[in-house]
Amino acid sequence: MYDTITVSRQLKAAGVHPTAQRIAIYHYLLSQAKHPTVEDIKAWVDQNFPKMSLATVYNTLRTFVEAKLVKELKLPHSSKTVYDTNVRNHHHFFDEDSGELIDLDPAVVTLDPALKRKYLITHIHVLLRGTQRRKYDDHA
Amino acid sequence: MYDTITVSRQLKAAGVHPTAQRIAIYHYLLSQAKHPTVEDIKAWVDQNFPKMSLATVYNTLRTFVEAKLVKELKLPHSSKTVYDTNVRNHHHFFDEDSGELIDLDPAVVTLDPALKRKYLITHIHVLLRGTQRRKYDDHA
DNA sequence: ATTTAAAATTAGACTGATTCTAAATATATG
DNA sequence: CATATATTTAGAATCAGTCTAATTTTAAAT
Repeated sequence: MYDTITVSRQLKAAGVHPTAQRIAIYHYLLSQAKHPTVEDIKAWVDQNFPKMSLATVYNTLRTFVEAKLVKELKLPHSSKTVYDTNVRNHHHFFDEDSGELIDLDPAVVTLDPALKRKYLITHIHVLLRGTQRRKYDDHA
Repeated sequence: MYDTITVSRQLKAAGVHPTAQRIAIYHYLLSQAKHPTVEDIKAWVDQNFPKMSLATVYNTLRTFVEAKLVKELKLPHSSKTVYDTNVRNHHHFFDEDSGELIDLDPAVVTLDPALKRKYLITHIHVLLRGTQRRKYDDHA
């Protein structure tokens, strides 16, 4: 689904020179990673790329963020920044059991219209935390 | 309004031994500070307390958080943790002009009821960012 | 193809916020 | 008062992330 040529083309389309390092990282982000930290990315890279500096991982992610290929998420559930290939507007749910981060549609949150009269809102950050319900859970 | 005796009593009521350092910091938090960082607190302390270690500021804040006297806020608008004496449930608006953080009533945010069927939500973090409208601003 | 310029990568030093350590001091209890 | 316990302290250590300056790669122009 994501061969090198395709990934390379997507990088070019975003104005990012497709170097071997960038192709590798973007390929990983698109195909395997779900909200990885730099640590996660570096660990994958160390297993799947001849040799890459940690600085390159950081540089590459910054480049991707600037090119709007990924979103950088600094969420209060962790001290580590995570990256998201879902660049559309959305929110997150942090599953306290699994540690997993789940994307939520922005429509699940509604703001009081009175707020818009008082504030000009440019960003809405929402993180919900909790656990996922199993079937037949009581949800009073 | 917040004399030493009162502050001291409040600390005791929360199960926190009222040492001079703790009284000073809690007094500052209650009376002058609005969403201060550790840096802000240390700066005030350096002006208003004979001598206090930075470690004590951190220790004291941890103690207060554990005693639920203050909330610790790690918001994505800054790399610095801020502290809030408003321990009720609430959200925040970050004013990008002034850098000010404004408390919002939790009622300004409504979650889709379908979410509650899928998730058991224990925490709701909301940070809005933008600017404050002046009177007569168009708010289409 | 070769030179030259620009961009990307690199290792390792550095920073800033926070935590840890272990000693010193203060407080509470028997 | 003696002694245990809690608190404070200075400074070292940690951790995520950034910066620096040198090297390597890539692109552009002869």
